[in-house]
Amino acid sequence: MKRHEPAQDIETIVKDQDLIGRRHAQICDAALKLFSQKGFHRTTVREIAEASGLGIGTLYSYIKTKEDILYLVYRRILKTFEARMLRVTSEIQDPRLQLKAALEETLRIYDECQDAVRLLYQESHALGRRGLQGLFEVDRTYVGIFREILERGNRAGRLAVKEPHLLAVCLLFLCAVWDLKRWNLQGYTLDVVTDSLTGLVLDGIGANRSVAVHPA
Amino acid sequence: MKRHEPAQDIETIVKDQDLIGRRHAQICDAALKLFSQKGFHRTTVREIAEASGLGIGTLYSYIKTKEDILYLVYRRILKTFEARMLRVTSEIQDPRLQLKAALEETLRIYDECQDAVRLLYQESHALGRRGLQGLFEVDRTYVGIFREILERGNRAGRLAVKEPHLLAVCLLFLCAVWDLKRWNLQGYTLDVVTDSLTGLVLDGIGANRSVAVHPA
DNA sequence: ACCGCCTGATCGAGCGCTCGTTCGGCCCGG
DNA sequence: CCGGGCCGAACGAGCGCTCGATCAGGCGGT
Repeated sequence: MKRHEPAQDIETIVKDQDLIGRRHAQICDAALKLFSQKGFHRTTVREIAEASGLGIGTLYSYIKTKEDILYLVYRRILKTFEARMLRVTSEIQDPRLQLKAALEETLRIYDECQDAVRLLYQESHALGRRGLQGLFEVDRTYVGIFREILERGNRAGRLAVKEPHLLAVCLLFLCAVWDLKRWNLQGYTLDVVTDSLTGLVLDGIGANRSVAVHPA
Repeated sequence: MKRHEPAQDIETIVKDQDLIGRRHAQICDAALKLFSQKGFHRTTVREIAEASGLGIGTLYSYIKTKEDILYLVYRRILKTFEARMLRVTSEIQDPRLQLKAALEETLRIYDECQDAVRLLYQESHALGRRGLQGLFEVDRTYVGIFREILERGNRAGRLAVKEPHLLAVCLLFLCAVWDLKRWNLQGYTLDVVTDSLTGLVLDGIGANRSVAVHPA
């Protein structure tokens, strides 16, 4: 009945909360590496235990099932992403520029953490209902960052977005193209993709337009 | 050394080509249903055999490994999608409208075949290198449909797309948001999403613009 | 200071089972 | 009776997870 974390936590045998935190971090680091390389199903619990420097039994003192490990990894990834986004967007005022910066940072994150993003999309169905709901909560606050940018832009009259939440989801998703369709994008650099996407989002597929629209 | 199919085919024990075709169709239908419900890993070969009305041994006369089944399913899905896209876009002239129609039809397909699309994105890593390359080929021609629309629009001066291939990949990918982020889009209807996406693509996040841009 | 005790973290051999794949026999048309 | 298609019992590798043994250190009584 402890209430440090809002999200539902994982049942453990070990009781020392601080120790749990450190061990979970160990496990996450090892598991992320392995999952990225071989996927969730092909990675055995034995391998995770070995890679994180724990015995199998010990590992199972900090989780209940293999699925728990995936959940831990996911939560860690999303928290990290969220933190980076907040850091970047908080320094900008102009909504259009803020949106641009958010897109650029998201793409930069997704470029650095391709494996994590691919994992997020490919293995999420391995989570049970409980795990998915936990993820959903974290994802909502993440999407919220984008939605707020759009809404602020609306209020300031600098944007005209009818469905801010829907569009926030779409934009965030669109950035993942760089990770999930990489095989189809060989030859393109991150810069080119970033330019194309921000251009698309801000101005659409431009043509039949005599005057430039962007303020910068 | 048969040459009916450009893509690499699957080794079989049975020799009658016509029979192989029919059985493969049976297997695909059954497997797609099961994979959609439970995912690739949780579906057993036994279940597929039963659902397709074949014995296990018989099933293995038409494939070499379980992975082959996934490959068969994927090829079937993509071929179907491709056919529907060609049928719709071939009747329209104006590039902007053609692009709009292509987006709408893609979203409609993705709405009807959510399970298939999710499968396509979530389980593709279960394929080996060989299978992925086969898929890649099919996907290229699929993306090609979109790219050609964009390129034709460029030539006609109705669009100004710097990177047609890149953008084609992005647009196609964007449509998948409706399937892959459904949990985040509860409450939205297909129509609303379609409007928002076509709006985004054609005009960007509109604001600071006095006149309407669309011709229709 | 020493000892005995107890709690709680650690460990990995092994259990029980699932699942992909094989193989030897069966059926039936020609 | 021969061969091509069909069948499913049997195999065995590999997996997640358990559980009894082990160890380290804190604590209290003498």
